[in-house]
Amino acid sequence: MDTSLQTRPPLGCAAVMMSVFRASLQELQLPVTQQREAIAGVLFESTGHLSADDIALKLEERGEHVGKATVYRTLNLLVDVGLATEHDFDEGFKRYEARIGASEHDHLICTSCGRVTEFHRQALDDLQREVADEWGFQPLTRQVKIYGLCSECAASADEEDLRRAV
Amino acid sequence: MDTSLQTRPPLGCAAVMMSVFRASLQELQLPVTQQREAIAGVLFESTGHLSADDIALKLEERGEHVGKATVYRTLNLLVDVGLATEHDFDEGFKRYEARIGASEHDHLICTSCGRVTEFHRQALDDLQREVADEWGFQPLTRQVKIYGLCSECAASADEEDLRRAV
DNA sequence: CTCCAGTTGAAATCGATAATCACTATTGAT
DNA sequence: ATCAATAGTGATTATCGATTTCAACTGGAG
Repeated sequence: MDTSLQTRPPLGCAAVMMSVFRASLQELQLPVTQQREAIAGVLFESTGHLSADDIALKLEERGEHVGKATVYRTLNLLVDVGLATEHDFDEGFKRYEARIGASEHDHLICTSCGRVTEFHRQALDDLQREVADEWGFQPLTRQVKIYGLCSECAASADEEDLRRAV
Repeated sequence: MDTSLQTRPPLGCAAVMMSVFRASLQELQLPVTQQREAIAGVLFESTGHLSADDIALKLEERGEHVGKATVYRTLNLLVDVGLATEHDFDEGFKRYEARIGASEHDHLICTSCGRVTEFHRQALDDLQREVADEWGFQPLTRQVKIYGLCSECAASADEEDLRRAV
């Protein structure tokens, strides 16, 4: 029997979020179905930015088939209850990410290779607050995306310039 | 004859942008077609955020029919040469806006009524520079969107809360 | 256990945007 | 001004992510 309560975190983050999700559903008087749990599970156990397809695929891999429509419906639900964040990195489809607490982070997006880098700046949070106050605006979420060339792509672009300039 | 060069700006902003557009096309060895001029004209003479449909409609209104495909193609072209900015306010379609110089501005988006308010903060420009430098990232554009309730919608939401709390 | 409101999923649909392709317009040279 | 080469145009079709439909199914309260 494992009694090492000290050395192991009491509950995985995913498990905590899952119970919050179940509570949210109950509060809204919505059934806790196995599909909803499966989809939320995949999202909560992943760290990256997943598309609806990614999630459907991961479910398929672990042998739990869930219809696309349900994936989309549940993702919208998760966003609505505040447990997931929706991202649009200009790929033509949305990506989703578990939203842990209120920790907002923002993104650098490489327009050449598509790489997405996350960053966080307290100053941005403060600025958001400041701007919102000025307009009497009540902020819920934000999306800060800086498009450009990542260090690698910028480097190879420079190389090409050199080659061209010969 | 109008010789009041002092009291009237020499060229409207739209006209200036149009000549820049023509120059850009020539530089790229692309024909300056009347459709491209018409589309750019509509965009440059408008202040708001226009969808492809808005533009097609405005062209229709002024009697110049242009095919949808051409509208989309030309908008992409305008974005590519840096004379237009693309926006996605989560409506399921893109909006476009003339890009005057390098003046970036950002947006507050009401999730209730959809109203879009523009704002500008020097501090944001500085922050962008700072974050980009830290990651060796070469920024091209950015999009800062703060979602929430505008003052009006926040007010009516408060009212409802009051009514409910009776 | 039973019922029923709410959910599910396959398929149909939708809506924005991109690709096709026959025809037309622009451009630079003559 | 005319011409050929080149690229653009637009009606239509295709694409693709996302939503809706609807008959069958299921969670959970009683």
